Amino acid sequence: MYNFKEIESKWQKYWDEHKSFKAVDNSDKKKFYALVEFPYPSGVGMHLGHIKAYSGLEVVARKRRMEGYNVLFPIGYDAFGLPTENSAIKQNIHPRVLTDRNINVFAGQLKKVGFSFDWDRVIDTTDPSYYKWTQWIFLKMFEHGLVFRDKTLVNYCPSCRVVLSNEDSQGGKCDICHSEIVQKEKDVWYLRITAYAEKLLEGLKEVDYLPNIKVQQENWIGKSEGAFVDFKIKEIDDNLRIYTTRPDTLYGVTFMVMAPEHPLIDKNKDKISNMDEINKYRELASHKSEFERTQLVKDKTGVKINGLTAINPVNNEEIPIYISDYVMMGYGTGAIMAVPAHDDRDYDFAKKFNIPIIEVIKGGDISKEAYTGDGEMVNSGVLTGLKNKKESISKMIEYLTKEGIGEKAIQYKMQDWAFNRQRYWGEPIPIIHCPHCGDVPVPYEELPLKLPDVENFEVGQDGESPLAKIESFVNCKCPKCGRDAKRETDTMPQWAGSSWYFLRYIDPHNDKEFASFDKLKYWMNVDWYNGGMEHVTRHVIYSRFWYHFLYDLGLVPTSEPYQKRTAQGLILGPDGEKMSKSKGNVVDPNDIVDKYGADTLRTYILFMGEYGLEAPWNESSIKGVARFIDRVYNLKDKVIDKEGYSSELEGLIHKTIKKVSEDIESMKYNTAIATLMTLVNKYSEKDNLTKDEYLVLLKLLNPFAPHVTEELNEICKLGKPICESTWPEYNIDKTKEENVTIAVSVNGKVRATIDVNVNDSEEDMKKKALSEENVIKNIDSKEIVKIIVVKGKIINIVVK
RNA sequence: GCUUGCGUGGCGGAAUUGGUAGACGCACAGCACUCAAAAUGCUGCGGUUUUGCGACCAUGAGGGUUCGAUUCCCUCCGCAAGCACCA
Repeated sequence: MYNFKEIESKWQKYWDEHKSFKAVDNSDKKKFYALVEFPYPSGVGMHLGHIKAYSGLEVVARKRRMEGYNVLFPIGYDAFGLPTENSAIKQNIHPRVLTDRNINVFAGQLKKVGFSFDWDRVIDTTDPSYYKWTQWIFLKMFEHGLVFRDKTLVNYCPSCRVVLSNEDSQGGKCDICHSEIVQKEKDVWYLRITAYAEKLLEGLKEVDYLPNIKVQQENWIGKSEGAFVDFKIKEIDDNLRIYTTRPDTLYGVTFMVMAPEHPLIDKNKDKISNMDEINKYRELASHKSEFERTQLVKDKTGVKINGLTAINPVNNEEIPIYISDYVMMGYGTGAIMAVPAHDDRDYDFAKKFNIPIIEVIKGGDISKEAYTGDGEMVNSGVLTGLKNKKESISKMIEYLTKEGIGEKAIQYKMQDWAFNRQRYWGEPIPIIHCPHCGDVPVPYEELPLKLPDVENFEVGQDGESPLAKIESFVNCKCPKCGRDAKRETDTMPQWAGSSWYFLRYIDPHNDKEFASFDKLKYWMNVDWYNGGMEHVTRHVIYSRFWYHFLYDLGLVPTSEPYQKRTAQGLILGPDGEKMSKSKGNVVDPNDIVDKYGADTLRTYILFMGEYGLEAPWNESSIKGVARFIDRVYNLKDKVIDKEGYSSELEGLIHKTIKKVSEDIESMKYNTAIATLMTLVNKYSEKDNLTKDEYLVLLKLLNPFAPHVTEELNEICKLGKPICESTWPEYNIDKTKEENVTIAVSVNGKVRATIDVNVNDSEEDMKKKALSEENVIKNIDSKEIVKIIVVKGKIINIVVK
């Protein structure tokens, strides 16, 4: 095996010294901005997932440079957050010290793998010169009414003692420690991301994301169109407003349901005769675990509110009102009209509580189950006889609007972003609480509002932020009135710094703005962004939101940040399971680099399988790639002092250039490498190779295995370093073979193959096909109905 | 339950504007080199059957469209990811 250790460190040094991958501002060249998700510098160092995520775009970035682009391929560290803080507490060192230490480990590892990042643009979200601008954008949002405070039920992790956003508690589990989330009433800072729901949805139309990424974001935003309808309540002078997507079924309403926390209940408790029962149910509902709430879907629970009766606005029928936990306070108005005949959940509820079921759409059997399909409207006043759902809905909305009892409405599942965390290691929220002026923003010129240096950064037992204990930090003067005031002591969530980092790469040392508009204009959009599927409904949504906001302020030049977004599949352990410490199936990339070299590791990771799918690690398969690179290395002895391509290799070489070039663009790295293997197999059969034949192989392989290809290029004196050279070109005419072997089939079954020339006439080919012995045998005495000729592919003889 | 994928040899995986299924790699077997092993090189490698040519079967299951289906359509089964009582 060749000496990869020496070769790899030699070329890494060369690239470093020559700043080979420096992105140039204000260049005349076409730009290409390739972005990978910057790592969270955890204590355990990089894992194989990082290498796979970065290798994908690394190959594209290296190819683009050779194609003449000015490439920005940056890296940095997303370093604020709970894991570092928890680990710092455990090891009893300061998170700052730990973060610096971890960043060093990561930088060393990234360089050892030979990624072509621009190391002059490294950013660290925990650096005050960086988070100054995170705070600045936050204040801009505050200024524009996108930041608000509310005391509501929120997702709370009792183990981390911290409030979490919806995005951070998907599946009812804490994103950090995976323990069960509980609902707790808390005072929370929100970012009004819902104000951008429509823009985030619309923006998806103009970008090139993988289809599943788009779909997942659309589902997360969860737009639905329907109507608000106001139901009068008989006993009081008030309306119960509900949201429905099916106003066409209004005549089928037989009861109403409110969420247990609905404010109307407490407001009218003196009118309600069974408050005790209701309070008991509310108490019970609030203690239900996530498991119970999702598993017992069929078994509906609830309590009828005695003393309040709703009036159906379309027919003045009196309708009972219930509370039940299958209605959520956080969506719509927290109350629904129930149409058991045409909604599964309402049906289950009605059956359990013996409530009448009135059919208003024909087509099902409502004695057995709810009918949710289309059909003719019955028992429905003005709608009766209509057959088209859309028409019925719009006619009803028209009616509601005219009568002043309802209106068209749009709702989103996405909720506002709970933005404060009761922890130390995050950006301080730059707000001052003044007893006279309320919440006052820290003046822009006082940014960055630095994290105070503290001894003890553990969370208080009651869940208050560690910063609350630092009196010198907490006590301050109100910037507005100058009187005594107190600082907000919560910090921003982990996702804050990453919501705009791709903009900072463009102008990382600017101390006047987060980035200059001129530079943004040259570099934006990000042409290609690759990362994990797990960030699709978190980071990618959040950062699009921040970017849309900045666009509305005129501070960034385009409406969407990422032109293209792709995702890599997981690398599983050798046992086919997700890698995890507890399973003991974790493969450390360092060990692989030491054993086989970075070139082999990078190439193998991209050879494993389809890039977007998960694939298990296989220690013996990597040997195949090591062997391949070794064979490429040994070919150097066959190179003779001659130029051009030999005639027997020319076609194959042009085809290989075409295939590898196209496969890289569509992330089909595995077949690109397989094609190169085929070329190497052919080269191995030959006694000698021309310089050009060898060079084209080295260039095509270079994005995957940059070190060894540079070395071989130098050893064989083939020209300037490959990273400063150009990408090979192919001639389309030379990729087309003159003579091809095509199949001859009889009734679709292949019976023979014949060699034909592209210039042969159809008649000649038919004649040739019909003279094949095995073809004749299979036609036998049957009648030839027709003969289908597909040029260059197949001849099919149809017999009867 | 809903959404989105996926299902091909012993294994990872190729092949889709429908056109020779199994590229490339791993594992395995045989041969060469070697005192021997490793490394390397060469050959073979879906199943059944045949001395051989070949024949038949085979891309989760069953149907359909077609001269021809891994590819398109319908039904079903299984696996994975995400969402989850969203009215």
